[in-house]
Amino acid sequence: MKTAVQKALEHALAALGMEIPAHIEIGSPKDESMGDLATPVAMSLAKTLKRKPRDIAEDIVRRIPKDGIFEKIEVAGAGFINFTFSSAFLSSSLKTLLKEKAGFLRSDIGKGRKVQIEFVSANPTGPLHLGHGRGAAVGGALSNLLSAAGWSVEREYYINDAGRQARLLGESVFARYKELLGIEYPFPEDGYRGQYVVSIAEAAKGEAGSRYKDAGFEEAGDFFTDFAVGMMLKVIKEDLQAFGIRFDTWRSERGLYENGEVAAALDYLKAKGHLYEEEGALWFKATAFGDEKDRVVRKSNGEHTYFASDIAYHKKKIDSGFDELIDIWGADHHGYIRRLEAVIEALGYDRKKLRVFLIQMVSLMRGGTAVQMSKRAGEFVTLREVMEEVGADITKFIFLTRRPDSHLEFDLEAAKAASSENPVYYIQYANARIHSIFVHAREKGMDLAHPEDADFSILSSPEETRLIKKLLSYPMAFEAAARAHEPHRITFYLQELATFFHQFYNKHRVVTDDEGLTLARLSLCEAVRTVLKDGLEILGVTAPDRM
RNA sequence: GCGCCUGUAGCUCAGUGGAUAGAGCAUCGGCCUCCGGAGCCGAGGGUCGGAGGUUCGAAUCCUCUCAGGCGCGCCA
Repeated sequence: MKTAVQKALEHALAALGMEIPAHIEIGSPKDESMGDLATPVAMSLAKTLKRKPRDIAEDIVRRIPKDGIFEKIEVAGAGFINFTFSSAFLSSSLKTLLKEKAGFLRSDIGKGRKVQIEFVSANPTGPLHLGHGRGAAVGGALSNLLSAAGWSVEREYYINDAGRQARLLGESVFARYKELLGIEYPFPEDGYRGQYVVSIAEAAKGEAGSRYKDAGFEEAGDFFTDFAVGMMLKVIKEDLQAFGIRFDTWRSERGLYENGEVAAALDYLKAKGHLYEEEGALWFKATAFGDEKDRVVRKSNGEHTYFASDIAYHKKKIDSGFDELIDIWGADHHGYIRRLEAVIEALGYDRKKLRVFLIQMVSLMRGGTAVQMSKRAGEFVTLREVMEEVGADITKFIFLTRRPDSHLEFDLEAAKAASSENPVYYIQYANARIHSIFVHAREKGMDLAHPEDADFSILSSPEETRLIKKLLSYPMAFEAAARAHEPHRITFYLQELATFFHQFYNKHRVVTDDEGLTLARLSLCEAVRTVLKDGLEILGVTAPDRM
């Protein structure tokens, strides 16, 4: 649709001898009675041409070729040009949609560019909580969206299995293990206190028996840390699978140390003169690249900071040939962006290669009151619990109907209680309804072998025309969402499409004695189903035939 | 104190610098002889936090300001 208008405008502008702007604004008019698509291009040209916008618009309209695509082209308001498509154009476009499916719906704007999207990456020191779920839903949908739009996408989970936090989990488990054996052992001060730590300890006891009964943590640390991290990782993977999110690669932080990549990256920076030693620690000159202060990469006790492995990690990503890197982080990490950009520049790369998307906090409510969570006491509501209580589809959809950078209030009661009027059901219901229409049609002996052969010109009611136009605008919505890297736009499109479908359904019977009309309407339903499924698939939400 | 995010209908939230700012929920009133009523139709509800500015045009961009959240460690 948009392409047709774009071409017409370019043709007219060229005929007028005007320069064609790099970007021609094309959008929906204020009111659908005004037309299907509109452009304010005459208004933006008015200034440079020093002419009245309406006059320019009239000139443009006069030069648009009359080839049957448009039923009406009008100049309106201060100088808008409104286009209304002809029914012949709508019919033939709908046929193309039905015949080509994804080929019509999606466009290759990514052009095979390699992008890596790193998301969730929660420390394997506890189960995933709801905030991780938001990151998972957004990261998963963004991956699907870019992949559908022609990017070559790799989904990566970075495992922080090195460093103090992993050891701390190991020691927490060790303490619980001793407790199970009836031995006094001081629980680490900042240790992990959740019930899951006890479960891991029980499993560790099952494996090691009383082998570490008399051992200290120096001796038993490796076993307990490895065991605990391994088990946590398994739980995290199961949770993500249940949530319907998959990853292509799982990158271990510890692996970066073992392969010498951290040392190599630091040596590289040192050779470039971006590191210096002070008070026994090794510092990165972040201030030379726009950060507020210099950052420690190796502490005076010889341990590396998390930042050190992150340097190696991002160097590795860029070196493996990605055109674009996307990191999806919790908003509480925003202070970290500057130093990472600084180091990317220090390594000699373009800092624009990295885009960090921040996912804002999720506050969990139950019936209007905040659910208290204390990480310290190990009390927090996990993603698994929420999934079991309200379901994976609803949970994902709630995350995907908001911009990721807005704070989110997740009310468990509202998510459940409103379930029958939940937007995700509204969309899924449209799909299920279409399924049962087809079941009914088949019982009546009608089947739809070639939907693209139907005669759509007989579908001329306002409800049908609106529905067809909405279907044909999917590529526009899809492309805009992909360009902006904003999967949540798809959810709003799908809600509107479902609305138009329900309106159509309530007004018109699909299966009737009129065979031609039945075939045309069945074909229209088939097109709606195709688009609904495509959109839901991108969101990672299921499209059941029955609910 | 400095930095990032947010502020739009009673509530939860949409809104590529464009025409009279939208949706769902909630409230009120209608619609099932017939393909799924998890649906449809209608009504009410707004100083887009506030003040300036930029321009043909601002919820959107800039400055200031108020409010909430988060972050400013040789933590991750």
